Amino acid sequence: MDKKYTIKDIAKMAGVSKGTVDRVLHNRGKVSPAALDKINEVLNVIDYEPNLIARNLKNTKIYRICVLLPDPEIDSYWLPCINGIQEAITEFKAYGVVIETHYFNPESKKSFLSTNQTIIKQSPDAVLIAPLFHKETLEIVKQYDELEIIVNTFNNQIESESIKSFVGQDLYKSGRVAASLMSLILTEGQIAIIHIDESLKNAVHMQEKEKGFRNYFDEKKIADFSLTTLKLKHPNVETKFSAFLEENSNLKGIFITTSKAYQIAAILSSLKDKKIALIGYDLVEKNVNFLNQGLVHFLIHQNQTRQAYLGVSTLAEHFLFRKDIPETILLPIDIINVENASFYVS
Amino acid sequence: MDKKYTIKDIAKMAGVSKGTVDRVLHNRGKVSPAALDKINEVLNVIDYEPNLIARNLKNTKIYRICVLLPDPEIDSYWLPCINGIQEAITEFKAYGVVIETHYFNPESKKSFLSTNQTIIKQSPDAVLIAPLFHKETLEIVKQYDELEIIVNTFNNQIESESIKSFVGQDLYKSGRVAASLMSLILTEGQIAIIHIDESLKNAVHMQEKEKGFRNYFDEKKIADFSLTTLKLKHPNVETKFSAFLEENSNLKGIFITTSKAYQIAAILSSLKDKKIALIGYDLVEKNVNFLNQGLVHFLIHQNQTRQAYLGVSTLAEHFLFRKDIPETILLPIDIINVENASFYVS
DNA sequence: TTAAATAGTGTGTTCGAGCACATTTTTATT
DNA sequence: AATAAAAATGTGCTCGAACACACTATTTAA
Repeated sequence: MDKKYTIKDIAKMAGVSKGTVDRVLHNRGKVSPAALDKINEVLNVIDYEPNLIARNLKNTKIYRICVLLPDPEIDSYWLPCINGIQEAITEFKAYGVVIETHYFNPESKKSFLSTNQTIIKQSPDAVLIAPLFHKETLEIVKQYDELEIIVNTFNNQIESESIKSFVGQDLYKSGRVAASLMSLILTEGQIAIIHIDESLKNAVHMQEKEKGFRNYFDEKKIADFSLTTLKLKHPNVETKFSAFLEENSNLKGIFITTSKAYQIAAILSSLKDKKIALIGYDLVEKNVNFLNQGLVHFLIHQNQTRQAYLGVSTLAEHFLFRKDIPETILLPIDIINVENASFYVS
Repeated sequence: MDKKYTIKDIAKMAGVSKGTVDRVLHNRGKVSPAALDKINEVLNVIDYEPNLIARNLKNTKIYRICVLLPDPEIDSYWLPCINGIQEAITEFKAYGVVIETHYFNPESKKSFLSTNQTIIKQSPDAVLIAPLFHKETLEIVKQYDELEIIVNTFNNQIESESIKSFVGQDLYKSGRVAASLMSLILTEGQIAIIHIDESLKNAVHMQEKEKGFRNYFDEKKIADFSLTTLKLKHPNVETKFSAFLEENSNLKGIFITTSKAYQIAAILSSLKDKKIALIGYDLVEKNVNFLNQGLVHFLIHQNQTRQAYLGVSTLAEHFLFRKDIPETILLPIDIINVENASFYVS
C-alpha cells in the first residue's frame, strides 16, 4: 500500500527500460506513444515519488546562499539571527549547501552597498538580506535579478517584483497587540509611544507599529487615553526622556517600538514612586531582566532566530527538494510576560 | 576550509584503502597500529562528517513508528495532532520511515490496552503515545521495553524509566500564566476555576493547571480575590453552571482548565449584563469564535500539532541521523488574544 | 616443516536517480 | 532496395557510505 516504488519497479511493470521511464518522468521526449501509454498507465495506478536522497546524492552541485544582516556587535538586536543561520548550516551541510554570513554597518548605507558587492563577487545562488535601506535595496536587488540570483528578505518588508520572499511579522498588527495589552493594564491616562534607535533606519518599521497601536485605541473609542509620540536618539535618551517625564505627570504607560525598552526601564527604576506600564519588543537579555523585575510588563517576541532560519531554509529546500518559495511568511506575534518568558529564550 | 571530505579522500591522504578507513571509523577492529595512527592523524587535521544522504540511501531498513492517541472524533481536542503527524509522514517518507496512527476511545481503558496490543503486533521500532491512563500506561510500557520498542509520550507526562521522552507543556506554569493574565483583567472579586471534561481522564492535567493558577494568587498575596473550584461533566454542564452563577453573584472571572471554554462562553453570551473575564485553553474553532466576539479574553495555546510533530520527528531523526532523543521538550506557553489569534490557527 | 588459523588490507557491490552514450528500430530519401 | 537519417530504447556509470568477501601476510599449532 505505502510501498515505495522506484524507477526500476515502474520500468519492469511497464515492460520498458528505466531510461524510457526516466524520459517520461522528465518530459525529455524521444518516447513512442505506445511506451508513453504503458508507463502512464502504471503511473496512474501507483503513487510514485522520487527518492530525494538518491537524487541529491548524485547532485554534486554546491548551492551557495549568502545572508546579509547588520553587524550584531553594533546592534545586538541581530544576535539571535546567528543561531537561526547556524541551525540551517548544520541541517543542510550534508546536502552541499554552503551558507555564508556577511555583516554590514547599520549606520552606513555605503557599508550596505559595498557588502552587497562582496556578496555578488561570491556569485551565490541566492541571498537573504535584511533590507534596512529602502532605496539602496531596490538598487542592489536589480543587480541580483540580472545575475539571476534569488533574493529573499527578512525582518523588513520591501515591495519589489524581484524579491521572491519575505519572512517577518505584521508590524501593524503587532502594534495592535501591544495596544490591546496596554488597554488591559490601564484604564485611563496618558500613553507615550517611544521610538528609540541608534539611528533612524527603522523609521518605517516603527511607524507601522505606532499606526497599529494608535488604530486600536481609535477603534475602541476610549476617550480616557491620550497618546503622545516621542523620538529618542542615542546620546540624549536619558535627558530628553527625563524632561518628558517631568512635563507629563499623568503618564501611565509607555510603548517602545524597538528592542531598547531596557533603556527606559533603567531610567524608571530609579524613580520609586512612578508606576508606569511598559510594553516593548524582543527578548534581549536586558529586557528580560527588567521583565523579571516587574518593570517591563510585556514584551512582543519578534523571533529573529526563526526569521533567519526560515529565510535560509526555504531557499535551501527550494534548491534541494524543488519546493516553492512562499511569498510571505508571517511569524506569530508572541506575547511574553514574566510567567512564560523562560520558554522563549533559547 | 568547509570542504566536504569523503572516506575516499581520507583513504588517499592516509595512504590506505577505504575499507581500512571504514573499519577505523566504526571501530570494527582488524586494523594495524600503524594504519590506525596514519588515519587518526588525518582525522585530527580534517573535519570529517559522514554524508548522511549516502548513508541513508544504502540503508534499506524501514523504520516503523506507531502513534497512539484518543480518537479525534470522540474528543476534537486531538484533531490538530493529525496535521502534525501528517507533516512528519511527508518529511520522512523518503527515508523509509513508516508512521501509522492508531486511535483509542478516551473513555475506555480497555480500548487503550487493546489498541496497544494491536500496535505491538505491528512490531514497530518506536511508539509515541498520549498516555491518558496512568496505571495502564506503566503496564504496557513495560511490555514495549521488553520488546525493545522505544516509547515516547506527549501531552500527558508520566514518570517511568522506560519512557525515553516527553513532549508537552509545563501545566503548572501554564496555570500561572493564566493567573497572571486574570490578575491583569480583574482587580478584585470571585474567580472560578472550572474543570470541564467529557470524562475525568485528565484529572492530573487539570489539577496541575489549578495548582499553578492558585499558586500565583497565593504568592502575590492579593486578598481581594477568592478562588472557587467547580467540576462540570457532560450532561449537566449548563444546569450546574447556571446554578453556580446564581449563587455567586460576585463572580468576576473564570479559568477553564480544558479546551471546553466555549461551553461556558455560550452560556454567558445569553446573559447580557454579566461582565465576566474568561480564560481557557486551545484554539479550537468554537473557542476562537468566542474570542473574536469578545466573550473569551485569553486562550492558552497548547499547540498539539507541534507536540505530535516533535514527538514523531525526534524518533525519526534518532533512527536516521542517530540524533539523541531529548528527555523532555517543553513547548512555549503561547498567550492568545483576539489580536494575535489569526497567526496561530493553521 | 607444513597446515591451519588469524590478523590485516583491499576490492567490489549495493542503494535510486539522473544522465551520457551505445544500440536497436523505424522512417525518409534517392 | 539500399542507405542515410532520425527516432526510440536500453545500458552503464556516477554520487558516498556500508559492508561482504576475497586476498595477502603473519602467527600459531601439530
